Amino acid sequence: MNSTNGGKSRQGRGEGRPTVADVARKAGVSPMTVSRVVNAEGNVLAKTREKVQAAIAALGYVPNSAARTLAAGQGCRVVLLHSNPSSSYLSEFLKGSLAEAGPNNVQLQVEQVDGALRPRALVTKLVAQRVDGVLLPPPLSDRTDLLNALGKQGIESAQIATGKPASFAHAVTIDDRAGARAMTQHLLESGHRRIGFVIGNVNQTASALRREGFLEACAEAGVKVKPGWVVQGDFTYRSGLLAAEQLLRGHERPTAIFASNDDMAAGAVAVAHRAGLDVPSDLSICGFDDTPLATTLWPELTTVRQPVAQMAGLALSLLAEAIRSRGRGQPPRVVQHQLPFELVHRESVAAPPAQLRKGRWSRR
Amino acid sequence: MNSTNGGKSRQGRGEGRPTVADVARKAGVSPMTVSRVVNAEGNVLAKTREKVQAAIAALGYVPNSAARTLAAGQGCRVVLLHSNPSSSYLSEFLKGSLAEAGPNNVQLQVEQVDGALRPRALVTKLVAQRVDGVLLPPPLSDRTDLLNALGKQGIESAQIATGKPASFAHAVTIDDRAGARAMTQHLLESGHRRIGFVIGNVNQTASALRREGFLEACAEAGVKVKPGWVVQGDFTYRSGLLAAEQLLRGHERPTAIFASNDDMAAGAVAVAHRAGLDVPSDLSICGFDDTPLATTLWPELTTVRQPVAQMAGLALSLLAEAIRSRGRGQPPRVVQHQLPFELVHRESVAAPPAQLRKGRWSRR
DNA sequence: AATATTTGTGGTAGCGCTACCAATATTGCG
DNA sequence: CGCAATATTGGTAGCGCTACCACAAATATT
Repeated sequence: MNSTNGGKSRQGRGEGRPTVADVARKAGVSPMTVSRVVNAEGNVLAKTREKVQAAIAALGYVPNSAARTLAAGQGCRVVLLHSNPSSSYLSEFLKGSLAEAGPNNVQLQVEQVDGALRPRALVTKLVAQRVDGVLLPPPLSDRTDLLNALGKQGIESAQIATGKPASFAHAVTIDDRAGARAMTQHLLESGHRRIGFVIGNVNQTASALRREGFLEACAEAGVKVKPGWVVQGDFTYRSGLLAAEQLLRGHERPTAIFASNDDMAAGAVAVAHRAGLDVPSDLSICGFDDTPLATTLWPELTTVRQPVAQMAGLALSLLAEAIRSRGRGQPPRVVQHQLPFELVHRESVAAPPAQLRKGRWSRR
Repeated sequence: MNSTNGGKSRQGRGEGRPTVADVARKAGVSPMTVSRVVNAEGNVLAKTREKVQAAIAALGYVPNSAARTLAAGQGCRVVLLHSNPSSSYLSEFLKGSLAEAGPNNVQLQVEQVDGALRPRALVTKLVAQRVDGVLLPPPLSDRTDLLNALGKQGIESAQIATGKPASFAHAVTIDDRAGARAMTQHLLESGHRRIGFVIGNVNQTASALRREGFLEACAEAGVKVKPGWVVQGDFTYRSGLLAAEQLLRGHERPTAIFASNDDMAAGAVAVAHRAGLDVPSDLSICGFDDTPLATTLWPELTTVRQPVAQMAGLALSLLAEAIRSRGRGQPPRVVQHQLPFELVHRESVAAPPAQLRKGRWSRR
């Protein structure tokens, strides 16, 4: 009668997976020691650790996360608030945060904010649900009213991909300005001198940064940007369509279009094709974000890769840590992190058309 | 000294959220009764229930899911296995399953299968991780080898959107054949008599069903389908591009193209525009699935809506229930569910061009 | 009327794990 | 060499909740 569960086994539950007690018995140590090994705490003799690890492997022990969360009293609830970002962005974001949710003992909840956002009402609801933290992907990451309301109610928040982090919120970003600059330099190096730029949504702070990066790179290279070559979009496919039409209508047509995101770049590609222009031999087009759309399209888009999943995961663990440290009564510590972007060279950018290039090159 | 936690409050955790005990005291009942009310079990007097609910509301009580899972011994682990379905599909799918994960006490884990799928190795890994169930969105839902391996190891699985459910697996589908038929009828009613069809990936069983639905509807209406009007695609944008080019190349051009999914329909739209054809006045195009792409595009796609999130949620709860009932030693019960699709009328379908229509109509 | 059955409720004992402290083994220091 | 400091381990007591059983009250059955 020395069975694990006191000979009862309660009500089945599979065939009773092994518990710390089983591992402890097999390894000849106490349950506490097993716990210490599992949690990689210090102060365990190497030999002991090995014994325990062997027992874990032999039994196929997997910690019960519910019990762990309960005992450690460190469970926390965070909600991912989103207002309809592009679906590809969302799926990456979800993957990234889910991957971190388990290990960090956070219970992740996804909530879509439809229509008009009413920060007060929303925050009241979150408080009632005893939410500890909120993950804010763009465009919500730029809603200072929401952020403020959250802060006032003592809910931790993390802004993702904002251009202007709030002082009291955690933030994970990339350097949008540098990204746009790098892409612009690539275009410049490919020989383009007439580059059209499609600005993103005015309400998203990252848009301004991307535009600045573009303008800076042009200025540094001594390349003039005609006023008509910078047009306003709003991050949607259709706005990219409209913007590209406007860009191609002028008599001094750009040889390249740099759209502030992939959706708009896709719109530009459609316009180019409709106008009988080949991409990239007649017109180079590039985007930003590297969403799956970039590789769906034909030709595949040269773009700036934003590590969305990684950003989401990082934001979640930042949040989890902050919530826990607050629980321990420690002073709040805001972490703002910037991750590296990556220029992804694909098929939509090439040198400008020959006759134009010749014109340029002959000047040398 | 009559504090909740025996005056200790352990280590902070916010400011100690209320527990069943608190609610019980406030309502003047036992903790058990509170539990019964929270879990909506029967056998509680209406008056008692109200008292308890009032106490819950007053205290802002929220059950601790970790404790609940632990005590009920009904936690289960399911992994969502995906091999790169379209990202919009995945995000919907994730949303749907996440929404059900909480209430069903399932710990959801997302895993991407890259490259070649090795069912044996994969299943071995899942067994080692003590995974109870697997959620299989397309195209994995059609991998019978995987399904069989899973079944042999006693892991429950749920196939989503497959055309041919395995006898031992749970399945959530829509009626692909009926969906395709309904869409085709809509095209027919709009006056089209020459309809091109783009088949989906040959490895996905739903593809065949959609094609059958299309052919049936045409046959019923006595409309002939020329061999050249049915072309093979593989559910990708590029294949839609190619298929549409082929369809429009022939001398007897279809007046409408029905693609087996939205991505391919998007490719067809691109080709139409490149060919100077207006959609829908020169050419009607429709898709299937109603992914976000359908509304990103211009014109917005008329398509067949598949309730992806709902399907995913249902599949997850089916899985959870099966896992639990198996834990209780009950005989396995396989549930296969079919959800309704919906025809979504948007902007990409109209009557065929006038001159053709006239030709048709004059024959009467 | 006496017994069986059904309801509604409360008490108790854990679920599997970890925080905390006590108990050792080991080392360093004067 | 004795005592303090340190490293390593074990024991105990819950975390918040629910399964299970026991009981009381209400209803049904013979």
